[in-house]
Amino acid sequence: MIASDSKTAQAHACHHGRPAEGCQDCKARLFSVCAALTTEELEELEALSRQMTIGPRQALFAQDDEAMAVYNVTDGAIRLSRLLPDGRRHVMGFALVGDFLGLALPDRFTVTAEALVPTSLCRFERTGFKALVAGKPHLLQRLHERAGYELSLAQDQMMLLGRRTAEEKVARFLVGLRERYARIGRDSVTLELPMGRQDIADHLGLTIETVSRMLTRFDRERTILIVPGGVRVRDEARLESLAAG
Amino acid sequence: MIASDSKTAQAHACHHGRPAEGCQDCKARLFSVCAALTTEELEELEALSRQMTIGPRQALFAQDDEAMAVYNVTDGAIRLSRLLPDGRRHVMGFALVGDFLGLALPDRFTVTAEALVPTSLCRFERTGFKALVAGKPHLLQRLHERAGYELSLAQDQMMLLGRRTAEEKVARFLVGLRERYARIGRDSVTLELPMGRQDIADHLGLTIETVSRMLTRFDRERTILIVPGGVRVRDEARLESLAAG
DNA sequence: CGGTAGATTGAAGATCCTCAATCCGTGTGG
DNA sequence: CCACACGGATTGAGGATCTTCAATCTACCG
Repeated sequence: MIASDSKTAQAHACHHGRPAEGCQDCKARLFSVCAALTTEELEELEALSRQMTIGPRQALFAQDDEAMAVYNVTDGAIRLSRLLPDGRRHVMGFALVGDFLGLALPDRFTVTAEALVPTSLCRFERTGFKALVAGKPHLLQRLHERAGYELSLAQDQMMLLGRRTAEEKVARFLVGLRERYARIGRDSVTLELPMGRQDIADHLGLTIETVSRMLTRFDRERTILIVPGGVRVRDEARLESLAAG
Repeated sequence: MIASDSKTAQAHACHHGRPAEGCQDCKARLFSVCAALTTEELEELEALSRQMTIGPRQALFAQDDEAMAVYNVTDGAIRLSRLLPDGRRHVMGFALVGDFLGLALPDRFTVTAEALVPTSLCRFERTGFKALVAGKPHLLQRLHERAGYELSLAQDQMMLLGRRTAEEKVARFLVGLRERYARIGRDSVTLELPMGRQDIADHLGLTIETVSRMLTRFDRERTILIVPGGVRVRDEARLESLAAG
């Protein structure tokens, strides 16, 4: 399923040196953990960072890889997935602008991260980042808070996977994406879906056919409109009631 | 489903003052975040702690409650659950000796915590604990690491919920419990099940009937033996192969 | 001994999955 | 420019798994 060119991306796509515009103008500035930093601290962080870009289907890192760096997504979309020994896959989530990868500063990554579209990231070499954090308790505090939020999101997802019907799952997925897009200032009416149906299925614990059927059902009932590359929300209230709580 | 006496437990069960034996002899000492502390730090922490005990079906705190304290389980078992607006429940997990509740130091709890059996805890008033942590970066670091581990466990659980069959779910639940019991030095052959079948079902995204059927199947196939209050593992290898990866 | 809560068992049914065919959009080559 | 191939998405039919509903069993406790 994973394309042959999806080896872990090396720094070849990386512009060594500061990004042209720096953190101040970063698209992710306001949504990421960076938002908690003072201008001064931001400069320290910036000194550590390297901009990089990877193409669709390229892997940023793989499950069980030694974590050499942590990342902040500044543009694009990343799929976070896990593989079961027997080949079954589960998509843990999708990282968008402002999302931090390797938040928990683990020794090894617990998921595989692959770009769905051309994606820009801010890369922090792990040891340097850890050193910086060690000297800035309130940055660590911020990371920890964020981890707590992630944990709560993970709980939402468990609830979704364990106790919801296919219809609710797909509706909730769309509502959730709509909310995220709204927060990062993207069009939240015509939702771009950078991931494929199989990715959505693997995220929701469904099959591709069921996802497809639910989407066509929503489309037929005029709740959404399926458009190339995404969906347009036609009846937000109805979609939210389908998502049920 | 929740008993009427399951209001949030107040400090009435709490022995105000230091525990008789102190942290040094604490049953959870070696398994909890406390393991990372020096004797000196442990004393500081101890000064902040209050021992308390709650009975079965008593709630320690409820979802969306303001988090006034964090807890370390020193004995017993706690059920962590979430309720959907329509009444569906999901059990996020079970806390045993050494497990920390409120790890992420959230403002409000994201789950409801209820004792399954008489349970002892070490209670830390939240503001005091936060202040202590703020002055001890490596304790915060330790908490953060632990949060990362929790996140990884949550991912395991998502995989379980989304991509596994009923048989695998129940088998994996037993294997996981066995491993946890082994780590905290409890009998890992005859597994005590302090939670009811409904709790297990709500944890695995199944119905009580399916859980019951799987257990009886394992029993008939001589993989386990159902005993009052728990199960005895008869064929560990087989159970692990049923849990599949 | 009867009452209750939890657990088990059975039968019937719904949801979702599997398998297979078809469709659609895009890119390629004749 | 059209034919074709390809990958992804959709649709349909049939089937498996798990749920639902209901009855029964068991253990515990007054």
